[in-house]
Amino acid sequence: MEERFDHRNIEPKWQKYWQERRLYKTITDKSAKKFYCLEMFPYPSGKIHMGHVRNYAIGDVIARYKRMQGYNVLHPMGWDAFGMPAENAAIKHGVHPSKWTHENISYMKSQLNKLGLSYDWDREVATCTPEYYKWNQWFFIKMLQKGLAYKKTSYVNWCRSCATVLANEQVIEEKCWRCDSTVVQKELEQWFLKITHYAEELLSSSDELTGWPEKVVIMQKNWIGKSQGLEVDFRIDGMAESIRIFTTRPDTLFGATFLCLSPKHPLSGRLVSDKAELEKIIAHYGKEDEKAGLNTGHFCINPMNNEKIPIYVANFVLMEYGTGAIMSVPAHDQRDFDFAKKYNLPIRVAIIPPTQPSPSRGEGEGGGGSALSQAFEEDGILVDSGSFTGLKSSDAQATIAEFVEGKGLGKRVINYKLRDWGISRQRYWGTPIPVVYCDVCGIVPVPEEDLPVILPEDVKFTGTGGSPLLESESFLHTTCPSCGGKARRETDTMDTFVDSSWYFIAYCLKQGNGDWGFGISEKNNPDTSPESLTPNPLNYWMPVDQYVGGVEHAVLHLLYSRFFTRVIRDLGLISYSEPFRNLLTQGMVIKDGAKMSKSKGNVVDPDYLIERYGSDTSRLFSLFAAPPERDLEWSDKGVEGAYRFLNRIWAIVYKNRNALCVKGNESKDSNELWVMGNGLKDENSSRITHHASRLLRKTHQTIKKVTTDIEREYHFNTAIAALMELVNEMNSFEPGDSKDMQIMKFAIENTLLLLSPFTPHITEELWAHIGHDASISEKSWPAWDEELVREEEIELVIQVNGKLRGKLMIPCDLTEEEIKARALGDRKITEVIGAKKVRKVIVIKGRLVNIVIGE
RNA sequence: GCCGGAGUGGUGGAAUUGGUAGACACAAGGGACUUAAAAUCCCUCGUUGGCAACAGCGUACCGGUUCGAGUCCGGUCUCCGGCACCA
Repeated sequence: MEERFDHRNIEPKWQKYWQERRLYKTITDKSAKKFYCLEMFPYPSGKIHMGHVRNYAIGDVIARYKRMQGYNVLHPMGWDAFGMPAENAAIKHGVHPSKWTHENISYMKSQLNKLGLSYDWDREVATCTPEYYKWNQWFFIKMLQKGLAYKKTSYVNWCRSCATVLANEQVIEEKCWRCDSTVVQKELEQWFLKITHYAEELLSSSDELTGWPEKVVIMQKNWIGKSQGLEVDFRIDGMAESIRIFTTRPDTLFGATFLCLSPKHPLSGRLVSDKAELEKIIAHYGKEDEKAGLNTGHFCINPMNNEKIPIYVANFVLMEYGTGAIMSVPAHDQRDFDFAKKYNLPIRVAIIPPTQPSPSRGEGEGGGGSALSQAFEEDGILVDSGSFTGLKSSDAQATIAEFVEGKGLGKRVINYKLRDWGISRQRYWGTPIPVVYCDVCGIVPVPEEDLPVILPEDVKFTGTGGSPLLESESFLHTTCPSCGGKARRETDTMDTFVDSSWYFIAYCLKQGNGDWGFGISEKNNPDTSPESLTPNPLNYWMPVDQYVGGVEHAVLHLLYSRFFTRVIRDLGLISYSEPFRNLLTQGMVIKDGAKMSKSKGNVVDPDYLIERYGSDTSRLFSLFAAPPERDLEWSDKGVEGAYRFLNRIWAIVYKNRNALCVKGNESKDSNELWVMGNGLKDENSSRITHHASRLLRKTHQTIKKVTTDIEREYHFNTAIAALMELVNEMNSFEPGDSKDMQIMKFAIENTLLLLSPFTPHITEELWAHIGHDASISEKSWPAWDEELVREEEIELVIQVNGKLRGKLMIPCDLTEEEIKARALGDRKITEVIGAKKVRKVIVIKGRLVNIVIGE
């Protein structure tokens, strides 16, 4: 055995050992209890960063821990391999996106292996391979058949710099989520996936996501944005048509003093004669600058009071939400209030606070709103509202809605903020959308048996805009699957979020080289043979038991995945609805108070770290320095501390190597050690020394602490702290006789077992040095003995009037009366009490005594 | 503005059900070993007063409940994250 710990030798050695023995290969075995541990797969950008190290270290500890507990663990890894950086690299450096991507994958895979992550690489998927994206296309066709995929012309978010469309979720403060350039509106024909079909289900079942952080669930709920309201028709004065508006405040209907149309509302074009003015409003559509409006000169009739009110076009009214038209109640909506002030429109109060006395008739008549400095948006009592005057807001909402419905003037509706998912991208490096355009037959889906539609490799990357697929003659021209005539392929590709919406399912199906074992193809019913020895892998492995990743995907990827899982369920392929049972969102890795980034120059290179300190140290530090869900402040000094800790363990084993590695000197099981430990209770017994019994107890306490800390939402930092305490205890223990050494060995073995999920290499090495043949990762997780966890003596804290006044060592089996007597008998305490009267004594067994005294 | 979350030593962080605030680590200071340094080991380490035993103060701030509050309740401030004209 080497005297010094040398990670450079040890880590590659054990990585090779695991690989050669295929220790982490997983098979679908119905008799075993399963655990699916998944970390978000990376985009192969070139190199991994510290965020990956942290993410994958967390996942790996969980996977290794569950494996030791006897679970059949699925722990796969793959590549989110389509995307724009590959294409940008092609434009900039002339490398084909495919080559660039595969080279990055190969390098990053070697990095992940250097971290000692226990993946089953036989299940590796890369989304840019035809074997993978074939199924993107298959899902698309299925959705097309079910009416869940459709094409429509609409205004879309367009990024000039990326020359492509962005989904709403990819626009952050009017900027592109990737390149940060300003997003403009452009009218285009686009493919959409009908996620709104599942809006209600995604919302209502989000309450069942009890294993998710609450904030993620709330973010999704807000994103779906359900609201109940009323649609009401306002007849246009002098025309046959009416305008349908949507409101969540029917109680304020009598306060409407004008009506606003979205500039994109079909009627806007007809009611406005000055098209140039309308264009000006459209230019400010949806922008967060000042409100801009345009008087159409037309009027409509408020059906509640038959009042004539003007119709405006307003830039802030969204066509995508509700009906694209609103009634404006400036007295009770701040936006309408601002608009009314700007354009000098009347303000009429229809609701007053319950505490305010009713205005006299005279005041009410005039509208009473001119005195307002801002809108009163809360609920209250209705005034000037015809027969509804005097009602409370909450009652009036229902009553007025019934009235409107009864008169046939409108209906109650539920609206969602969630929009359908636009998936068309005018880009090359993505999944081709499998449809063709035929002059005779129109839009024709590519037949399932012709999938995949292969992305052609012979294209040029000029970067001058437009999809390279438009230039590929061989790809573009095809025949119509329906009539056999000439046809043209769709040249748009899919949003890469489609790829990641079901990759967790792909892992379950893939079992090795090219073999997908794809039970979900065509007519294959998933549960035809429930007793079969090879169960449907989807129903066995799914859902994911633990998903680990960054919170930045709270509404994007995580919502799309929930949507896709439901689509796949409704295709009859699986029987559950939620893909991820438990979700852990890990915090960012920050340095000098900021997220690591090249521009800030505060990045830590994982390659350097692994070379210098090794992967065990890197993993240990990133797990020790903060609990997983919190941001992790990087500290070079802290890494050295973790390294020192591993060296200390090494030194302990080295120091005791001769005594420890003697074969046949296997450590006693806990029963036998319990007997030894018990012997100590008898004061005359010298079976084991006081020191040894303390170490034995500490070992059992540590097994318990580490286990419960991991179970308690993966509090690795405190679990590691407990192991450090145990190592400190071992350090101060000098084994004398063979009994001492047995206990020392027991402590060391358990330390290594408990530490092995965190730092798998050094624990394998030391495990071998103390005389074991098999891999430590195949051992069972240790168990503790509750008898041996318990202390014989405890430190009793004595408080007087809640203030700490003394401490006393007492046997832990004293009765309450005895404890009380000892506390009151303590010399220091009697001094403090003095002549004062003891009013009350509170005894908390095993913890403290509080003596309440008074005059 | 709305919805979340968080404020604890010089620093990262502990304190699991209301019961010893500061585990564990980093940094700092002192010491041992060494010709010297590195490494390692030992000691000190919230703050104020005191040689000391000890005492006072202390978990963003103010108040409340309680024998007892970092933890529960009410209010205030600050920071972070998400959403943001969704009618």
